[in-house]
Amino acid sequence: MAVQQRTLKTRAKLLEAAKGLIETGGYEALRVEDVVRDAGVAKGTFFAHFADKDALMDQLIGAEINGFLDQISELATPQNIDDLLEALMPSLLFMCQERFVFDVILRHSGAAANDKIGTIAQTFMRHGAVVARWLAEGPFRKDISPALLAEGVGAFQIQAVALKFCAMHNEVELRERMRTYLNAWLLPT
Amino acid sequence: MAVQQRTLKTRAKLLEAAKGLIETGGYEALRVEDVVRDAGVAKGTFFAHFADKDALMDQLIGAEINGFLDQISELATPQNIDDLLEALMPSLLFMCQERFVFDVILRHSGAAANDKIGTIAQTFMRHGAVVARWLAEGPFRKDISPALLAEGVGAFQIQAVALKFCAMHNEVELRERMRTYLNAWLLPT
Amino acid sequence: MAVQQRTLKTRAKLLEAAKGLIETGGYEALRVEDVVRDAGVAKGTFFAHFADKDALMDQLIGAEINGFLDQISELATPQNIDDLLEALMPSLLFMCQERFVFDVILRHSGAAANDKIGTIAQTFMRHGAVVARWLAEGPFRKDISPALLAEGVGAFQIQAVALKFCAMHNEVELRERMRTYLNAWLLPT
Amino acid sequence: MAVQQRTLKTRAKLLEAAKGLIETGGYEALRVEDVVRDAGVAKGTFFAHFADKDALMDQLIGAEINGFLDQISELATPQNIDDLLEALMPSLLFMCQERFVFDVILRHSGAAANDKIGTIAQTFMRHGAVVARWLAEGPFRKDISPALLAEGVGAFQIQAVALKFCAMHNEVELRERMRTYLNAWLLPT
DNA sequence: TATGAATGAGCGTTCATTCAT
DNA sequence: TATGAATGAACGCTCATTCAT
Repeated sequence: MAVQQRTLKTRAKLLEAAKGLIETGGYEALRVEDVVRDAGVAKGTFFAHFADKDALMDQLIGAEINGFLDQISELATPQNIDDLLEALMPSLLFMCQERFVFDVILRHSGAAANDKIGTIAQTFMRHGAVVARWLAEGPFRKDISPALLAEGVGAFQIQAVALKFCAMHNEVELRERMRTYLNAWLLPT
Repeated sequence: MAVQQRTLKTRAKLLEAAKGLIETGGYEALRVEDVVRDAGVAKGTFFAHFADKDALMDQLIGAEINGFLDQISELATPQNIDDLLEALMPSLLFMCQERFVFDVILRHSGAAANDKIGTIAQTFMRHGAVVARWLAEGPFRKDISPALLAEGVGAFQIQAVALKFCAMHNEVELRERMRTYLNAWLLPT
Repeated sequence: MAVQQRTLKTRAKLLEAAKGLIETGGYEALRVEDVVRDAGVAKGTFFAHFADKDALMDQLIGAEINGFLDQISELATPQNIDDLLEALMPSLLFMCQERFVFDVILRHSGAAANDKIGTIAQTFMRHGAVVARWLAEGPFRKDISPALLAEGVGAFQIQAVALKFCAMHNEVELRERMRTYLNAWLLPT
Repeated sequence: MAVQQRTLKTRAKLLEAAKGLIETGGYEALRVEDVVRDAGVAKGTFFAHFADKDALMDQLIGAEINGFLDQISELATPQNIDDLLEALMPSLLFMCQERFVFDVILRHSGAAANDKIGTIAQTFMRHGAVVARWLAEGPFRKDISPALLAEGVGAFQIQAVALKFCAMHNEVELRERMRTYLNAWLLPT
């Protein structure tokens, strides 16, 4: 087996082990020790493949988000708030599943340096591009740039999820809150 | 000295010691061990006053934010975006000073349960109330409720600070980004 | 109410609270904090009534053992090993209920100084006296003194209970082991 | 150096450090912190080698007892009570040196489960085997099994040491008490 | 690449006991 | 006697990360 092959195989084993553990115990409880044990490799090997545990998290969560982006990229441009909302919901729900996941996403939403933009940071850019295109093409406000509009949508998504984790505001549904935001942001009187 | 007095005094000593250490080394480097040493109390005493280190952080950062709120509460209602921006800047800059501080604030921005809403969570509510009043009284859009408007301002504040910590967007000033957001949100064409 | 009365009442409240907690959670989990809370007194008060927590344990466990001694004191002198065994079983079973109880008993079986012989230590003396009388009166070996015989019975009791807590010897019943010991010790060929 | 070798060496360093500290301050005053400092290893390393402090104690005290067993294993079978007594005295004196040591021994004399029989528990078995062989070969009572005889010797040893720590019985020498027990147990008229 | 023992700073915790009021 | 805040010395533990082999 070629060296490159072995490397990829080990990396795959680590990712598979991690996914399996997350299915059972969620992201927060993931331990490097368990990952390497399930993958059948030594601890040091893990750090030969990932800079640190956070890099693994970035990969795993980023891959998940990219899956959602793949799906919505194939959609036709939403022609109203409801359609837009439906397109955004899957990733919102993913971010809501665990407070820890939300924290990781927030932490990685910006890159520490340009030369190491992580998977999650890339999904934010990709998400922004997709939404901006929609907003430019669809029947939404045109007084500000699609890029800025998309940035605002991102801000409201974060806000909606954050309030979901907040006991003080739980009474309102995530979807309804997001719909309210989109209406006010994209269709001001 | 009354019993209650003694308790309050000890608590004050702990908070003072913590503040002193933060002035020197910032929030992230704060160590419980150093706090109790400087306060001249036992470690057990610390945990009799604060559930954990995070609870102390909540108190300290919350107090700081409340200070800003005290100041802006006395201001006259802003009559334009610039005045509003000026009022919001101090707390924005505070949140920007240390990535760690921003993370703590995000973590505490929602309360886990109604019976233990922390200091930071309370400042969010107070901040929302102040801004909502301003937006209701000032010359801003009236097609949506002041409460919702204020919620949006909060969302954009988080967004602005988050992007400040992001290498991809550093080039734009925090203030300018916030101004853009406020204009688009509060004064849509 | 006379001062003496109040003192006794507080002491009784503490003992009652402790007994209640032990019924629920056993001896090992007993905490002074819980005792004073249930008794409705302050922590310091506890230490005005008991030198330390161990003194409370000594009282509680000693009282229990004295109860057994009261019962067997009324019995007729056992005329064989079986009857003797039956008389000894209740206290043996009590010592077996919790490893912690056994440890406390061992620790208190001797007194640190003559002027503070605790309740448990006294029960050992009382137990020795009762058993010695039986052995002197009953049909048991006479080549050594009843006091020494009784001391040996005590040693074998400890041994039997200790092995009860030992995974290596669990297979033999406590009662059978004790019967074997008594036969060999009191009725050598 | 092989991996296994390194592990053994670290373990040895920890044990050496502990022994050194015990020579100076005794068993009770042993602190994990001091052990790791003297051994020149990290605290985490300690807990990678020993489940807890008690496990270290078990090892240390067990090793000591095994030393005595090594010595008496080489002795010729005692032909009378006096010789037997001499053989038993060293370990008795070791158990007497510190109340704390005796407590640890009692606590570990039984194993919580078969799969984790500690060092001290093993020495009890080994001691029983050695003494049983002696009693089988020597001029002692034959009406009961050597195993049972040895068990009784063990019981009397515990009894003798326990009474040594007891103010009520201090006046009699440990050795004399043990001699009396052995005579009565092994040579009934 | 792979190994896996070792690192290490510090948090959280314990809880019987003391002492000033 | 009663109060209860404060004590305090360890222990246990965590667990991502490093480094010599």
